[in-house]
Amino acid sequence: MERKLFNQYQARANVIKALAHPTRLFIVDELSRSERCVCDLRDMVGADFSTVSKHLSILKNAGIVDAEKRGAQVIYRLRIPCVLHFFECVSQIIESVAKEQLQLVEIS
Amino acid sequence: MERKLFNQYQARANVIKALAHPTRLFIVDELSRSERCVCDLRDMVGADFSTVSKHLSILKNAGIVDAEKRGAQVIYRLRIPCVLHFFECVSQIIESVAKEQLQLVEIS
DNA sequence: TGGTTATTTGGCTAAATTACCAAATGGTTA
DNA sequence: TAACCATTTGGTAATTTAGCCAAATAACCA
Repeated sequence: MERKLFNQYQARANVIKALAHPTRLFIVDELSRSERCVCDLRDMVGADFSTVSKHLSILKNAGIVDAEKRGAQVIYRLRIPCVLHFFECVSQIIESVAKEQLQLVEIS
Repeated sequence: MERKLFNQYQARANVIKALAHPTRLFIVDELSRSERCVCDLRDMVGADFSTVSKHLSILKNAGIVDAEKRGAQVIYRLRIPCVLHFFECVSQIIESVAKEQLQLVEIS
């Protein structure tokens, strides 16, 4: 792999890595419904404030979400909605694996 | 987050995690062009055989690629092509971040 | 059978990730 | 200004991941 080419894959991997965590996927899913303050997300996720805040900053650094300060609160929103297509494909993969394993069980 | 819900996000995260590495993204991209033996991929990636093999098994376990033994070689192929839509969205995010940073520079 | 090639697996270490707590920051309100 | 929210940041321990080497496996050929 050439260096330049590698950097492109590295950049992509960084974005994808930001999505590669169940809590962050939940947050993205939730933000696709409506914008939210950290406190709301913290309640929904049920983890420490600092933990949720760090997850959000990972998503923000990757360019997936945006933050806006409103009074004492910070409101997060999805920046680019195409991320959701992602999930369709991922679900497709998960289902197809499940189907295949079912067939293997039937055969045996 | 409820437990059941969480598991769904966990399952998704596992698939996405499998894609969250530059070498594995390269491999997926390459396999989208044509199926390949491990040896070809090893040459292209330029890493140890064992390293490439492990990356491939991660992709296989996630249900992203399939392997077929042909003689002494093992041929890998993309299992579900929708993964490629992924990249479009990821590129879109990367570009939009770059654009935004450019604007910030112009303003300052 | 013995040798060679292709691939996987196990073991190891270094680096990255995660989650919590505690402390710092910033805005609001009494 | 002091007390109080909401949020971020720094530090730390536990866990996971990545990549290499060496060894094991599997298929092929002489």
